[in-house]
Amino acid sequence: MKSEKGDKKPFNMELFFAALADNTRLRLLNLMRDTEVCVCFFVEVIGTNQPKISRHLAYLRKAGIVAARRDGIWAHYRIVAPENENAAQVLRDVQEWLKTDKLMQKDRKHLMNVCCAPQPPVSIQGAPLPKSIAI
Amino acid sequence: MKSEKGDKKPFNMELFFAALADNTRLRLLNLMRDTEVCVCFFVEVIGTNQPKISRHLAYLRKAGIVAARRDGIWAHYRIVAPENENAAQVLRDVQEWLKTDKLMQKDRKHLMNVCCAPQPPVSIQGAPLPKSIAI
DNA sequence: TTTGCATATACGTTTAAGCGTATATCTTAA
DNA sequence: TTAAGATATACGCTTAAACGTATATGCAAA
Repeated sequence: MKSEKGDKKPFNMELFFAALADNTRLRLLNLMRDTEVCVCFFVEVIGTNQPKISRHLAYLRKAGIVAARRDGIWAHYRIVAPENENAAQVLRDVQEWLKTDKLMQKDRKHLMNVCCAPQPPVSIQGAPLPKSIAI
Repeated sequence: MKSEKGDKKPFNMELFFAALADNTRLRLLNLMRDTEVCVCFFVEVIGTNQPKISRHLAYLRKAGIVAARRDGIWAHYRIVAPENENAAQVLRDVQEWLKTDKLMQKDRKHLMNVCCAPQPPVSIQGAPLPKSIAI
């Protein structure tokens, strides 16, 4: 018996909001807003060391906000709707909120430059677009 | 010139969410959901020492989530809508969220017992209902 | 004024977050 | 196998959060 009808699992609000209470994690969520993103691009755009990114992503994962997908060498992260509907609603609001932030907009442009970089003739990058979404 | 037309003051998202990432503060917000509440009742319902309550209320105040009103000896706190509309929306969601939590419901019953206590014959308590809202 | 009560802040300690560096794990290619 | 690259975790350190206790502030009645 894993999940009964009305068991309202005690979703951890503290953990959820703590996950949102960090600028790096908000930047990560902003970059994942409408697509999954490879870890290597996070490192590039945020401009910091790789373990820091990995730790923050792990934090978001534990809070039930993102999910990872392995693709060979690479790992792609995406936002998932928390099982708790109230949390899901807040998360939607946050994503709208992030849209209004100048620095967040800049980050997304930066991601576009790095990820979908030099308008490649045959749409192949040195770095991985998720196959399922690749152009 | 305090607040120009499009000055989009950099609302501190980290501080805002950090304010929500603490169970005691969530309990305080829950108790203030639809009315202002005297500090002395918080102390009673949360069941802890007074400085702890006062500190958490100060935290919420600095995050722009609550406001205080002095009434002689007593201080009453209430929720205020943050100037940032996105934050205000999240805060509304949080209040709905809190309604669904069993422990939060229990806290509110506890508050009713303490605050509006023994169905007084002439609606006078030993402790202060805000005059403007008093029954 | 002095006393007493409600609330806020100061202080020192304990606990946890975040960080950078180093290293382990996992996967593909040789 | 071995080697190399991408990602995750371990470790030690620094910084900040939260706490309890003590104390300061502010108001009101005597």
